[in-house]
Amino acid sequence: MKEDLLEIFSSHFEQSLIDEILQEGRLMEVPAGETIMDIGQYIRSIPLLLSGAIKVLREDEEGDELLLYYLEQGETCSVTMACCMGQTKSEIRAITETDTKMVMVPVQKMEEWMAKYKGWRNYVFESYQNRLNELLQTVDSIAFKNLDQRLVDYLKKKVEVTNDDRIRNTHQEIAYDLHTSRVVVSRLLKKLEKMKKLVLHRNYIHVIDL
Amino acid sequence: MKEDLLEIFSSHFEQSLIDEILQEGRLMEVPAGETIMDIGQYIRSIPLLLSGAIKVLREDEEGDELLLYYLEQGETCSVTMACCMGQTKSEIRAITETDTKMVMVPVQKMEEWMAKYKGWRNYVFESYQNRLNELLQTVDSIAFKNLDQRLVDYLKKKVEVTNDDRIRNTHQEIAYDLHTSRVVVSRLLKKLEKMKKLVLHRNYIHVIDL
DNA sequence: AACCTACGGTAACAAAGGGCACAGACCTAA
DNA sequence: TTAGGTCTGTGCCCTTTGTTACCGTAGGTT
Repeated sequence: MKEDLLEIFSSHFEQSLIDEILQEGRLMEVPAGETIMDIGQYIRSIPLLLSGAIKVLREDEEGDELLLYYLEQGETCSVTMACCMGQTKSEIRAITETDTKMVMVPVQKMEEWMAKYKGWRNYVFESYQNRLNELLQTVDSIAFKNLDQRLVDYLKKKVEVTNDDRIRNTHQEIAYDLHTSRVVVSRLLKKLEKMKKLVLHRNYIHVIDL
Repeated sequence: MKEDLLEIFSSHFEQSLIDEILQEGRLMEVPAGETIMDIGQYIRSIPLLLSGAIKVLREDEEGDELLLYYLEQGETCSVTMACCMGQTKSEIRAITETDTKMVMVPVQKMEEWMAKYKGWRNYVFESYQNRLNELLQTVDSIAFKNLDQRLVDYLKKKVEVTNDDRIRNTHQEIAYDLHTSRVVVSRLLKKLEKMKKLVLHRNYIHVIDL
């Protein structure tokens, strides 16, 4: 944990801040596919991602889902922070996309550090900024693009995040993330296969060149 | 300006902070319909909204628009802040929806106050939080709702923001905000009129009960 | 009055995407 | 090996939304 923290954050955080994180933070290692945060849940600590990737998604009353964005190394979830600070319930669900290592920091500490450390303040701001921009991208994507493009973007991002050109998902799972139906995903994937951009297999997709 | 500031912010801001705002801020009064911030523009100061409403929208490369949310009294634009802090170009366009009074605060001051005033820090955080939540609402709306519902929501919000049950917009303007076509808006509005939820006129819509 | 333009109504058609149904392939466990 | 479940492919049809085209009308201008 110490090495990870140092490697990722030492350029942004004061040494004493890193010491505090080491002291106050709780290391968590979570395998892929676990829900680490759910809608309606109260949150008492926020995660700093040391390795792996977390997928953040939104769900409406009927249970329809939509992938919002991924969190990667060195990032944290601003929506979660917003919930913490506002003492409100989580608005989102977070699921580990890969095996993940993170430090959980209690909310009180994070408020304390806001006043105390410039590095922390900047980090928190940058996070908000990044999240806002990611959300804007998401809005663009669903507002301005058609499903073909969204699917391609999705697959690209997935390859990048998992660092694996074999996407180990069923069509149904992809459909959930994009908020569409399995049939539609199968159809579009077949089209992409015909265009030689990927090869379809049972339970995984081999991405060639998107 | 002083009275407005006191009335809106005195419960959240330290007195000395209000004094600084009075000293450093520049009062702006803008009539409805003006673009006060555009995509690609660099931003050197951020607005604190004293009265009126500002509509914030997104545009893609082809010029397609989409309304993101409104800013109202006491609010500020976090996306703008994000741009300021990150020294990047604006990602959004902001247009006054009604006649508007605001105080423009230079970016350097706002950074300075972050360290100095707890009230300011909290305010900035709450703003980010509110903006994130508004954006999530927007995502919900375009991802999970059909146009009928989105149009109704849009009209409701418009009535609320302008405080006027006569919506003075052409169908084309509404179409831009919702990122659809004029014909479609006319169709749906006619449907709502048949359901006695509103009455259509040339250049304005009289909302009865949505 | 004659004209022009902006706005709104409507029909007809097109395209995107979703839903249903069913078949075949694969996988596992009994 | 057989049975049952899961995953994918595909045809058909429906709904929603977008597009094109055309018309009537209100309002302003000359």
